[in-house]
Amino acid sequence: MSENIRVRFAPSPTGYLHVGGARTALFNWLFARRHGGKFILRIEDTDQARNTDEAMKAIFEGLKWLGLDCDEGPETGGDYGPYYQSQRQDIYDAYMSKLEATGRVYTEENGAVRFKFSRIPIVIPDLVCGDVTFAATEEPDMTLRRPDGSYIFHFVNVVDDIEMRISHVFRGEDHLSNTWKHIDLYHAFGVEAPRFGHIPLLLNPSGSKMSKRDEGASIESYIQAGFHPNAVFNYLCLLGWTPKTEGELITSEQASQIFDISEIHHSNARFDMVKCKWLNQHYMRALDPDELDTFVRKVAQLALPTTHCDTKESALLWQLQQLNLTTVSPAVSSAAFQSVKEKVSLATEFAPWVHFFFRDDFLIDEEVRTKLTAIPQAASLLTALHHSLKNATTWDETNITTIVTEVAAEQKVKPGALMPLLRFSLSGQTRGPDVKIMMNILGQNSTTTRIERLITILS
RNA sequence: GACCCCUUCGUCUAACGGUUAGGACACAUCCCUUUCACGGAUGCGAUGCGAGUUCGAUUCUCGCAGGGGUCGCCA
Repeated sequence: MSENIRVRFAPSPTGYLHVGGARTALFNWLFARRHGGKFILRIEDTDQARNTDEAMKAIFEGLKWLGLDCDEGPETGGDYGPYYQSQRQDIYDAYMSKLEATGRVYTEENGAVRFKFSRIPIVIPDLVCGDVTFAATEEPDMTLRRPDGSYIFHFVNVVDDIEMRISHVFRGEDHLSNTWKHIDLYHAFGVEAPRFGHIPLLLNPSGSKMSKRDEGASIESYIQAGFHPNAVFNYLCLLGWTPKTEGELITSEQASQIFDISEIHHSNARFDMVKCKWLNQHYMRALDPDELDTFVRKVAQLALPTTHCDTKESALLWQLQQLNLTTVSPAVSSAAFQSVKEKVSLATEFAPWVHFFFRDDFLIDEEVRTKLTAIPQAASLLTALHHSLKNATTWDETNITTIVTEVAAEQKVKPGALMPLLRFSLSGQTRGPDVKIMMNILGQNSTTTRIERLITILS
């Protein structure tokens, strides 16, 4: 039985990989993995005018990024290809002939071919919504083929699902109202329809269907914003499904063990970028220093978008690229990222937190100058620190702490009074990593040089 | 307009017909703390409305309202 389970994701390459589409793909993938079935990718590119190579690439890369591997598809091949609808014209022609033989179609004056609806009530047994009944239709007959010989979505979709032996069709609820047309077609072909399951829609924060303009609409935007795929995968699982796990965290392995289509919700869900980012922060923090370094470097290598350079995301990515990580040793960068990883939620947000680790000519914040002038003994304290640190024989976090504590005692101030001064010297900023960690990463030389620099500026 | 789906805190959601209606994100306050965070604690906050069934309704039924979707020679 489970041998025969075959589901498919059938996007059209007319835009980007939409987050709603990705979620549909995700649920199909989970169903296939859960039941040992096949997950098939089919490109619905019958509308020549609207297809783009860019969109095609976004689909392949987006699915791979999310870890939704296809068992059959344009890139993987398979026994039921070709997997581009644009290459299946002969199959459609053959099916059209079958339909002509049944007398269920007729040709209009301009050459378009229409399908005669049976005009009887049709029940959709839906795995998510239950039985949905549509009364005998009064709509005009449906067009199947354009005068130029190309075919319409409803026709090719049904033909391909038959030909590719698709057992279950899980798609957005926006298709529910059209499904009776598909069932009518299956019956006309004398074929049993697959099992359907209509998944609730993904809504934008204002409550309407996610569209291209909405934040987070395309999967590419997550990649460029520095999201970790596991976080996006996890978040998508949570919209429309509640895995019966301890918390809300779930891996693709776990999800594909326990996914149950009958647990899919019936109501639409609004997309919450804040929660998605929270999950991302969680997943980034779970990475060890090497994994984090690898991840951030990978993000830094992404191409800047050529079309939307003015977005907040691309500005952050640009900043990350200005770090010139290729000139930085992984030992330094991994320690730097590690030191602030609980302060950011996206990989692209690291730059302002770590840039001073990689270059000496950072700017001093205005806020820092203001605070420094409010500390009368700043210069003398820094001079004392400089003296002791310069003479340090071992340079590690423990010893650094000891030295700072000693200087504080000598100067009759709390160690806490010295920390901001050191932070200002080393980073030019009022916020940042733990001071002793900063000093340790920078090393003795750079640390003392930077303190000297601030003393000079003060005098 | 016709048809279809849906309706629990701001958002995502949990709750055999019996719970002080639970959790997560967000928000607020406090603790921790050299900063920012992280972490911990507390707080704020919901069953759309109206009938009915029932000893008892978030849960079942109907009506209404609201939201979403579909009615293409787009997919």
